[in-house]
This record gives sequence, structure tokens and C-alpha cells, in this order.
Amino acid sequence: MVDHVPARGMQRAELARCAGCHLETVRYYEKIGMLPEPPRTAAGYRLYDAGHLARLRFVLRARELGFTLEEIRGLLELADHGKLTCAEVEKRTARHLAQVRAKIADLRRIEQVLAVAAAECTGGEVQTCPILHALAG
Amino acid sequence: MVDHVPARGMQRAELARCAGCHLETVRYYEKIGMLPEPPRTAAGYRLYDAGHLARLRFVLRARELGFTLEEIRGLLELADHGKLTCAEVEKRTARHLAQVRAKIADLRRIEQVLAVAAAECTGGEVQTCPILHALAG
DNA sequence: CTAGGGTCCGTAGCGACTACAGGCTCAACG
DNA sequence: CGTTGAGCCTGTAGTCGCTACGGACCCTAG
Repeated sequence: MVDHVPARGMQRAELARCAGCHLETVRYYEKIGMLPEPPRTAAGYRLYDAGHLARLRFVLRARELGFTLEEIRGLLELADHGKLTCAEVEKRTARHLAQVRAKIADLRRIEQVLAVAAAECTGGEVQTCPILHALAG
Repeated sequence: MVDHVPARGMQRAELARCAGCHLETVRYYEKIGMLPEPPRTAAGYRLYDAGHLARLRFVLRARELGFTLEEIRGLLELADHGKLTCAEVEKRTARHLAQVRAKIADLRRIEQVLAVAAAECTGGEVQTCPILHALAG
């Protein structure tokens, strides 16, 4: 019985499936240096192990949390060079959190404008439509 | 004394300045059909009037409110074909508002994860860093 | 008459993928 | 053993909404 997440010998499709990402994303991350180049079979097929999977999962999770690939690259480089300190991670997280909060504030303003305009809409004439009025600024 | 927003004869830079967008955005919108092609001088310079300005402002405002250019194109087409009804505008706005709210919900989840992890961080060992723990999923 | 700005055009770049074309390899089935 | 179909390989182009750039005109002031 094969392990659910085999430690070595995964091909690209299996790695993607285990990590829950698109097949081509794996190759893309390799191309831009987010994943190391894996060893290959004689025929040139990539062979991934659990280390690759962990790294890919880290990248994907950080993406889910809204970090850019450049920010993630920074975190990975810290780790790769043994310079990873909790304080540094916290600093970068705080910066990112501020960006997330700014974005939320933006969207809430947008939501307000749209919701107010929609609520005012009485299905009347186009000329007096509050939504179009909001859109016209 | 020239009018602050001259009704005709604006060049591209002036239109962009009046609308508050980047110079090149004007040309881009024309290229993708969001703005009509304006008349030209003998030398080929574009000449915009108040109608162009109003349309450009509409597009920019809708962009600020998070509509995609395709969505805006749809609204403009309704208007251009005289099929613009308040009910239809309301329907599209409601759809967009739902997307905005979904995005806010996404970001709030992200904010929660990051804030909780950051609050738990005690500056301890990297191996136990709650932020990296959150990032590892 | 020349210098400087503004305008013209097409094209390339960003970020983060996704999709495709054309060719190889591999496992299974007849 | 041959064929078929799936999976893998590569490079390239497309997405969205701009922004930037290069090289050629044009227009005005000094």
C-alpha cells in the first residue's frame, strides 16, 4: 500500500494534487525560483519529495493569506540563509497586515457607496437613478 | 478667461488632468473601445469635448467602485443602445456588491489569521513561531 | 532657426498565473 | 510486439488594467 503522501518519487501532477494547486503552477514556481529544481528521471520527468511538497504548501498558504510572491521569496530567503528570526517574521507580517486592513477599508467604503445607492433605488426613471448618480461621481 | 473645463478642444493631457487619470489611460481606453475615437486636428492631435470627459469620468468612477472594465462596458452599451433601465442597473450593481462583500469576507479571514498569529508571537524560537506555524497551514 | 515641450504610434513590461501546441515517454491491452 | 491513450516535456501566448518607453512628428517661444 502506497503512502498517501509518498516521501519521494512524486511526479508533477501528484505534487500539485497533494498541494491543491494547478499543475502548471508548479512549473511556474520553479521557473521563477520559488521552488528548487527537482531531480529528474532518465526520461526527464521531475521527481518531487516531501521537502518540495512542504515548500510548495508554504508558498500556497502564504499566497492565500495575501502575501505577494516577492514577499514570500523574502521569507524563504531568510529561511534558506539561516537568518530567519521570529522578530523579522513578525515585522513583515505586521507590514502585510496593515496592507490587508487598508484594502478592507477601501472595500468597505465601496460597499457603503454601492449599498446606499442600491437602497435608494426605487426603480424609477433612469435620469434619477441613484446608482447611476453614484457612478457619475 | 478660459473655462476651467472647456467644452471642446481639449487635448489628451488636459482631458486626463480634468478626469484625474494617467495620460496613457486615455489612449488605452480608446484602444479597447471604452471611449469613442475623438476628432483630430489636421496634424492628428485628438480633440476632446465635455462629452468625452463625462464618459471618462464615469468609467473611472466605476473603476474606483471596483467594477471591471467588462462590467463597465456592459453598462455603457446599455446606455449607448438606449436600453438602460434602472432595474437592470440595480441588478448588475447587486451582483457586484455581492462580489465586493465576498472579497471583504476573504480579507477579514486573512486579517484574523494574521492578527491572531502576530498576537501570539512572543519573539521566541523560530521553531515555535506562531506566524510561521500559521503560514505552514 | 533652434530648442523645448507636447503629441503621435506601436510595443513591452508588470503580477500571478493559465492555456495551448507539438513532441516525447510510459503503461496497459490486444 | 504494436498500438493507443494518458501523462510529461518544452516554449510561448493570453489574461487584466494599466504604465513606460523609444523614435518620429508638430507647435510655440525666444
